[in-house]
Amino acid sequence: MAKEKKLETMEEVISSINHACTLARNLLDLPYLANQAATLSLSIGEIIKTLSDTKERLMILSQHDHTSKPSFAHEIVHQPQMGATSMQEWLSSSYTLTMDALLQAPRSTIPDDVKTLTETNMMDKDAMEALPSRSRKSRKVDLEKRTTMVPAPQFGNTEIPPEDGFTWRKYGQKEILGYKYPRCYYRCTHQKLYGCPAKKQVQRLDDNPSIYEVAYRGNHTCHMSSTAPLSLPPQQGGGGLAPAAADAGGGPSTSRFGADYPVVDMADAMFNSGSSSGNSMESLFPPTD
DNA sequence: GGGATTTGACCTAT
DNA sequence: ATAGGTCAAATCCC
Repeated sequence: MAKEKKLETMEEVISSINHACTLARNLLDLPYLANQAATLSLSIGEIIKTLSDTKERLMILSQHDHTSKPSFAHEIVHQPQMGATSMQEWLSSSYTLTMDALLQAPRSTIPDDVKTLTETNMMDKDAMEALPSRSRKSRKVDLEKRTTMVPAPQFGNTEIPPEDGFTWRKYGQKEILGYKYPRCYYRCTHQKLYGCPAKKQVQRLDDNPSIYEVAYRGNHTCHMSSTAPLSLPPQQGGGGLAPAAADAGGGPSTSRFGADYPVVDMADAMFNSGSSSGNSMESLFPPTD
């Protein structure tokens, strides 16, 4: 009896995962991701909720069956420093931070422990406009600076910040006074190709190495990652979008999708994949054709 | 061979 | 003078 009930519940779990996958796939059908912020937020919020509910069901299942082999939900519960709530919060925060980076917009929802560390610096526009042109371009006051706190990946290589949807090329690293860890400087990979002015600085916090302070400067004018198939028409106006998987922190890393922990890998792929060889969403949902 | 990373030197703001 | 940001040659890696 209990076994039949469990099978029934597992079917619901699988159904929920399928539902989340369908929702995620639907995101790819949006013609202009950058112009669909509200739709994206709703859809991904539902994806996260669905996966969270699924995870809770699995945890309940695992709690009711201590003698069975550990499920992946069981593994999640036993991730160091990663309880059920914090997992959900981490997924939410990762999504929020990533989408904010994608959409170049101020953040709205950040977990409290991270939010307290968060700040947004905007350069004084009058001062910017008054600046004379300099021979050496893109100095620190040229572009507005948007600072976000990004939690380090909980899976895979935790030495690099999670991907933010763009591809970056490191062009410098410097020891900064008062910081234990060096600051890394990145520019958009497509600066040469498209003249994309986007840059970012990544600073690991001394007191909390699991948090990265990521400062963005400039908007992306590139359209797509060269590593991703071109499927969108050229963006009208500035502030383009490159929704390809990115190597956010420097060195390449490999996707590691497996059958063992599908939800974890999905979350990992959506938020942390450092694969530089394509769209992480496509890794999750290969074209059906 | 080409692209990415490393790292010391250089430039500019304060 | 100093610190932060960028350049560019050297090196690494695929």
